[in-house]
Amino acid sequence: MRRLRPSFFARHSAVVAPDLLGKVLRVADCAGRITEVEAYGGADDAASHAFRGPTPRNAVMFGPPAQLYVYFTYGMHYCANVVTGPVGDGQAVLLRAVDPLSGIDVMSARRGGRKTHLADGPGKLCQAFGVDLNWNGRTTDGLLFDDGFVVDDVTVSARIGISKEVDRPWRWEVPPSK
DNA sequence: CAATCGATGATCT
DNA sequence: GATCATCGATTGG
Repeated sequence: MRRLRPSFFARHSAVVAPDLLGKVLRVADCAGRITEVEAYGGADDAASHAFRGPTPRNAVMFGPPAQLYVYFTYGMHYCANVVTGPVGDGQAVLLRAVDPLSGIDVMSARRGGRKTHLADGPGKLCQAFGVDLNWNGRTTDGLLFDDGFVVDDVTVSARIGISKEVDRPWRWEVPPSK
């Protein structure tokens, strides 16, 4: 149950992302083991929100690492990222999926009573953990931990749902528990 | 199982 | 006015 320190996030997003697999996201009573992440770069990554420079929405990406970058998309979903790399770069890691560990009843209630597929997608993850725009810019200190889960069978592939840089292999996942 | 498609609104051009 | 770092229902194999 070791808290991830800010220095963990000071590295490049493509290094931090795979290192987050198996780590634990804990928000109040809810916790889950991270199973899928994607890395996003700054000015060198056309698929990143940071590609065209700072705007009101993506401002947090250009701030210090280890902060949450939460945005609203498709008119109905939130997505949660952790800012990484040097200040001003705009790098972040998108938290795409976790395996629920505790607080499952709360997650289920937030997810409309579903008992499966509670957090196996970036929008579902935010809904299950109650993450919305109020979380944008908050620190991740006290939210991310190393609980000693062994990471095995990591799969690397292209990022999902984007139309640029579609071949960049910046998505990492481990099998869900099932 | 995979492919398709509508919902729904902020954001940026 | 177009574009989304998505989800869930539906359709078809």
